[in-house]
Amino acid sequence: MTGRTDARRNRARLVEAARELFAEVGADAAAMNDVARRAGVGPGTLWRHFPNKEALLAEVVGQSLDGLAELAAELLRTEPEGFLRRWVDALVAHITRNRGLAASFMRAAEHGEGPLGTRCHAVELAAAELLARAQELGEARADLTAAELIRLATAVAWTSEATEGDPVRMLDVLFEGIL
Amino acid sequence: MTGRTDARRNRARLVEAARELFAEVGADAAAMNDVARRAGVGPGTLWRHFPNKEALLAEVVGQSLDGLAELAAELLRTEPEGFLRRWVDALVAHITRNRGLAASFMRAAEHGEGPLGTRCHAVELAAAELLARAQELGEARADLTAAELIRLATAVAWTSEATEGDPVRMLDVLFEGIL
DNA sequence: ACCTGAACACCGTTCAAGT
DNA sequence: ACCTGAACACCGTTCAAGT
Repeated sequence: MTGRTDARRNRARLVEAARELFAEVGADAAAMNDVARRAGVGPGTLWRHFPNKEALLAEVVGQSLDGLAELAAELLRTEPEGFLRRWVDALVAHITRNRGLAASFMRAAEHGEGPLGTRCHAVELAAAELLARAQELGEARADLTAAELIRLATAVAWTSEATEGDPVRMLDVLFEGIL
Repeated sequence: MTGRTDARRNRARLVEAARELFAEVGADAAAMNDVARRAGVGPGTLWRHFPNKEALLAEVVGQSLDGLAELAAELLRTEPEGFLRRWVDALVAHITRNRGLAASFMRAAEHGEGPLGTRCHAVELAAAELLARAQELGEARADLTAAELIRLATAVAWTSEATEGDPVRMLDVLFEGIL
């Protein structure tokens, strides 16, 4: 948090450039050097700020990923039923928004490592709370795990990367099994 | 089918080398040049025989993919119930066997193009037959499509690429919804 | 006809040189 | 401290030269 203005400005520029490029061509297809060029810095600067692509991705999707945890708390308060489906819809929508995120998210959620890993952990905790409540109400099968729920939701999100179709139908089928 | 011995031998060597390398490091991580080197030929020879990686992949997984169609017919004859789940298990097992196949399979099954595409079409026809019979028996929800079934099965198979866990639980949850 | 392998373009990643 | 950008390794892909 030292090196004043230019470092901070470069970092912000990099995240912004990454967000744009990821949105345009997908997180997997985006070249790191292109991110740097778009941000107007050298490749070295990019690597200094973010040691790998996942770190950059984590920064780009970070806030909205945190938003999922907040959404869970809110749904528990306001939505007496159907909150689990609502939340999974939101999760899938979020993953789908960044093409190429599904694979990284799955890896991070599974191993829990890396900068995305810690964010995923928060998401999983939120899922666990929702799931527990849903199971109390009989709205979800009792043997389902939060990790499994996220795995399945991520898989469905991945589906629509190749499919171009909306994942609603997939989720319908999935939830008939979950409840 | 002209150019005699060496061409045929090279082709066979390439497929064999690809099968080995795909099994070792995954179809996505395997470098085309490495396949050529392992086969003892130049890169150009590889590209002459297979215009892209998908063509090579199609050749490697071809027979077992065709085997799925045969299995469907056999299950319809011998297995009075539970044949749909049996077949989907086999499909998932097959995709899981080659790490990196899931993504290619999904693309091919969706768009129907390329050398994998035609194989996938045969698989989908087999799935449609099984599904129709299962729906008659009330073992599958009536609004489910063969394409959707394959999409879901492929998604589950993809799950276990990152997870290292077996996909049985995922399929259990899925089928509770399907039936 | 078919094969070879050098060559090009591209991308991830590093690092010596600058300020 | 931080940035720059040349440089290296690697991989997909092509193609002129060979047989």
